[in-house]
Amino acid sequence: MTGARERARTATVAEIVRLARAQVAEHGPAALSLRAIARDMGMVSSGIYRYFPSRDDLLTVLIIDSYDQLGAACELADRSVRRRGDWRARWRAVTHALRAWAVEHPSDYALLFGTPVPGYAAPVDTIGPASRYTLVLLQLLVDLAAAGVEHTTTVSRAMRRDLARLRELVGGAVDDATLLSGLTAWSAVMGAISLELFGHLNNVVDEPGALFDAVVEQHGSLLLGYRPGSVVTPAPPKRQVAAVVGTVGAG
Amino acid sequence: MTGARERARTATVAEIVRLARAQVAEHGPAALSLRAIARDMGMVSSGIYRYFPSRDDLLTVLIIDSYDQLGAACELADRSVRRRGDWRARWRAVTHALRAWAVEHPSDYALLFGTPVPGYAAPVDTIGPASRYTLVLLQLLVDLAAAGVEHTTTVSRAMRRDLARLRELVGGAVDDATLLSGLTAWSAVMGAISLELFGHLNNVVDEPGALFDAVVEQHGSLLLGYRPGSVVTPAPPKRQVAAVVGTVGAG
DNA sequence: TGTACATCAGTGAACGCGCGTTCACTGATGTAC
DNA sequence: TGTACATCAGTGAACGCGCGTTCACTGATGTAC
Repeated sequence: MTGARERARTATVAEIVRLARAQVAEHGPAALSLRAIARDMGMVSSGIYRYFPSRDDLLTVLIIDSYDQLGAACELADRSVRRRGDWRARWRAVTHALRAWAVEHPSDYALLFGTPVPGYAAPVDTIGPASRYTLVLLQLLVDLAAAGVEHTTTVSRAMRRDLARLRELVGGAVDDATLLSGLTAWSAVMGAISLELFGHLNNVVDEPGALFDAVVEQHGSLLLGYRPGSVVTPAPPKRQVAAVVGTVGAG
Repeated sequence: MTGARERARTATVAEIVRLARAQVAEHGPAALSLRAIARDMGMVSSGIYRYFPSRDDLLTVLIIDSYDQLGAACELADRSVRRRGDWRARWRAVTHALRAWAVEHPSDYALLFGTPVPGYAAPVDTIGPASRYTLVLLQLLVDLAAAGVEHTTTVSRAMRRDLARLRELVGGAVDDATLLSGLTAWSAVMGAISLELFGHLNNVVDEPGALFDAVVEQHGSLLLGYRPGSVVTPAPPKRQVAAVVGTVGAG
């Protein structure tokens, strides 16, 4: 049973986190200041230490919190696709949820995926929440593999061990080529978001959403692979990105 | 003619930049401190102001300098491929130079491609150097298009205007699909590097170089497109990443 | 229901440290005649 | 070649500000009997 004191405490902690988040948004994670938060709360600076033992602990809470938000958004997006076998729809839903969260919370995205805060070492507690959104993507790969979608991506020897570890993580039934396609798709998606949010599309691409769509569609097509026996045509199906490969080394 | 005074000045400026770079490497760009640099140089803090009018100016110099280093590395890598028509070799050379520079100068990479420094607005002087490495990639696209390599990537209406501006930038002779393939390849490459350097492959991928190779090969194949009339086969050529697309929406 | 005690939120002062930037200055190095 | 003057690198003190963290404290809220 929660007494009044306990409820007050929870509310204060939430308020501290809220203000901390606002501060990170305005001045960046490196400038997160306990004193400033105390000031905003009309509290004396040492008062914060009743709730957080140090600045880094607050930072950790922010990081875990953000990863959880992101993870929840991705899980929800995947779950909300009714036709579970519509891989393209699921891939689109998850990646767009990822970008939407990033665009809505740019500073939180920067906290998670930007330059690591100098002098701060993420504790183990962050690993679980950090992997949440990636598990959604991994599960998609597992489901793809289970449905018999094949990938012909060549897997280098150097990657085998890493891919084997990943396979073990998700429980087994997914081949190397599928996993590797997933990793490269992940890189592309994160790259597109980071370029956008960190300002590298300024004066280059006015419609970052459209570029993101292109990346998603392209890798969606790569992820869909082919079903054995199906005909592969070089002509793109309408309204789909078609990536076609064949002749090599036009030297 | 350069007098002794002028030479001394140049040397001092260089030393300041060197120490600033080391400091950014150790404590991150946000923590760049003129006082600390002065201390390192055995100079009183106000002395720095004989050389740089403010902290932000020093930051700007660091950024421009880094972009120039990166640009030079990419240009050199491209130029050093003798067979100019070997697109795959050029693509590999440039992207690997990009990653190599990033891995060798992780903090400089973070300065350019990580979280923007809060409160710092990059002045126009940075635009030129910033575009240097991208021009290498754009030129590759132009050369590809000139050689008749075609891309079938579907281009959404929303991207047309951006792509037209890009085309104008490089002088005209490159189609939308080729440009878009280039942009998505760029996203993927930057994504792979950022994920690696910002710690998101820790405990996931032990061989980030191998993952990077996979990304490069995959997008290399996409960029190579096909020559009209050539046969597109679903079977991967040996030692190449093959990305095959066709059937869609396996619902 | 009332009292005695324990818990805990928040205070206020302090420690020791950092920062960017300004300003009047000294003294050495260069330049013009 | 020598002197007078201008330039400029570097000094030292100061302004006004920030930070994380510790510590002994007050006073209100809860708990046990």
